[in-house]
Amino acid sequence: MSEERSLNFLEQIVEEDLASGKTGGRVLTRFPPEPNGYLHIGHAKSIVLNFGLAQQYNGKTNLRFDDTNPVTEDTEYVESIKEDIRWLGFEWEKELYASDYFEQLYQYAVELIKKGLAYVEDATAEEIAAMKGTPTTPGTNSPCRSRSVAENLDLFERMRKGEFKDGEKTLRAKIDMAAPNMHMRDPLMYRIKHAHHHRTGDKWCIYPMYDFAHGQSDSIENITHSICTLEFIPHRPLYNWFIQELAIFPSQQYEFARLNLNYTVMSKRKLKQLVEEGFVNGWDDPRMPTISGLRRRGYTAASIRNLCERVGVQKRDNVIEYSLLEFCIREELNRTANRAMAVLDPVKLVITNYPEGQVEELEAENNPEDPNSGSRKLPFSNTLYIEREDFMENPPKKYFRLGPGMMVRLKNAYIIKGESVDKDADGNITTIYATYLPESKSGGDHSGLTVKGTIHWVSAAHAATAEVRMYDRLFTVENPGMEEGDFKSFINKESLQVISTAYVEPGLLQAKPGDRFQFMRKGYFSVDPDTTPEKMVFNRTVTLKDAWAKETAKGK
RNA sequence: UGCCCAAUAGUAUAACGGUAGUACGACAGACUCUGACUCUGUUUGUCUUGGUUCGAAUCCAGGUUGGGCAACCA
Repeated sequence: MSEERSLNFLEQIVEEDLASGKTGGRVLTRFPPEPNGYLHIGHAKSIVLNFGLAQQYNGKTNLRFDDTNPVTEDTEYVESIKEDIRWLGFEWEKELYASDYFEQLYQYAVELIKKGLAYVEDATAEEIAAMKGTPTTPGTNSPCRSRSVAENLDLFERMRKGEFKDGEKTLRAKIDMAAPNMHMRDPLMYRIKHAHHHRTGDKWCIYPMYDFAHGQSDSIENITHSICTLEFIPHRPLYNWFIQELAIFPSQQYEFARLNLNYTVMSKRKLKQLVEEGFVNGWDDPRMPTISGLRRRGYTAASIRNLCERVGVQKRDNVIEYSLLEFCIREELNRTANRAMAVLDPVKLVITNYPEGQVEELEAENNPEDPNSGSRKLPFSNTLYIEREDFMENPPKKYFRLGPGMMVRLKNAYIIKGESVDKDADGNITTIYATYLPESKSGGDHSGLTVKGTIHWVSAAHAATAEVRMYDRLFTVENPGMEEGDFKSFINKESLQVISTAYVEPGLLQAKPGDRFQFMRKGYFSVDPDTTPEKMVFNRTVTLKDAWAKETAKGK
């Protein structure tokens, strides 16, 4: 291991803190999702960062659900989030909930009221907004700002007891209505919501706002480094203000730029729309940028971690190219996925000089990149399926496949020569006839011939059938979230193409959901959980790079 | 119009006052029983104007550009 890698800015901060003894030699981070949706690849970056940073410096990471808004949150999400984190390969120190601290937070609020730093507000949301001013004009003080401590204490207690309706009262911090930072203009600490909470049930009808819950939760847990995304930078002074006025453990907030990926959307709101309006088949649809979607698509946890490490950490906004994600999974699967032959768009090929009824078992390497992967036997006969695009009657220059009089190698088998074709009434080829060279058998070729092309095939009588789902990017534009108009109008209508009957080599029948293969010359595929004993279903994770496709595209 | 954050090849990231490097992508070639993989090569960059300094991507000041902030969301 040559450790010349330079430190990112968070690693530098941690190392400085460790060196100065600021955190007592301790590193404790936290990953704080709100359980109101499924995790996506943007969260993966945060997870890799928080857990990775702690691991690197002998620290720990808490999983804390930021469940301060009962109306949006649900246990379903809690479970999926835990599953996704574990799948990514991380284990948390403690599983905690902001709702665990509701009583403590309430006491903190009482403390601030007693210090004259918080007051109960009577105004409506609209009135509060109006008093808030604008970024360029100062706000105005609320009449409630001068309420006595005793009255505030009484009112706040009655808020808790449920004497008021939703929206009737709020608790605000008394800071500065003229502050240049809008977050410091007497921000809300508590609001009334007579709603059922997924963990505390109906015990509470007042709930703390993010700003009043997050920093204190960090502090209660003695979090040393509270790492969040850039949009929380303006919240930091408030984060620090509460901690300082409460005189509690000084957790420190640091911010990094979230991960963005092109050709997709990352906001929970938009992802939710895609699911709820039926543009995709659920949160784990293989086209979704969710962890569960990528998993189902066939991405490995290692490839996602790898992406997160490759993109680095900085404070500038960024958009990662999808091709980098694809590179990460191809790189891994090239090393680890066994090869298989699958014909996705089949056309029949008959070898006229191969004995009818004869079957040979041919040896095939499982993975040329992995010497330990072994080999398997493939049945070969005179009637095969090959890929329709691998035969052309009038091939262009540099077409290294089959055509009349053209020779090509059948992978792991023989060299064949195209002879003639049958066509249907519409002129479509129904059968290709070819002859083979018996002396060109793979492994013992003494034909003396070399051919430019090698194609894959399956024996018609032995092939298994499978459904293959071909996925492409979900959107047609690089940044659907930023385009004018509804982002859903940029959905790629061809992002899913189902091949109901593909022919695959018979051994694939043993594959189990989650197994991954390289279908030679076609891409990497994984077995979908929809697979049943009657019907196999494969998802295309990613294509192979295809220089020929590029070549033909240039000609057009 | 206030406050805050940022600015290095197409993208992402490094260089921490001393040779602008790496990866992905693109392009060209070699190899190939996968037009894959691998290998080789090419291409493209410090937002701008000043200042400090022997020396600035780096420090300072102004400008420009992009992003964020005015939810009883997180």
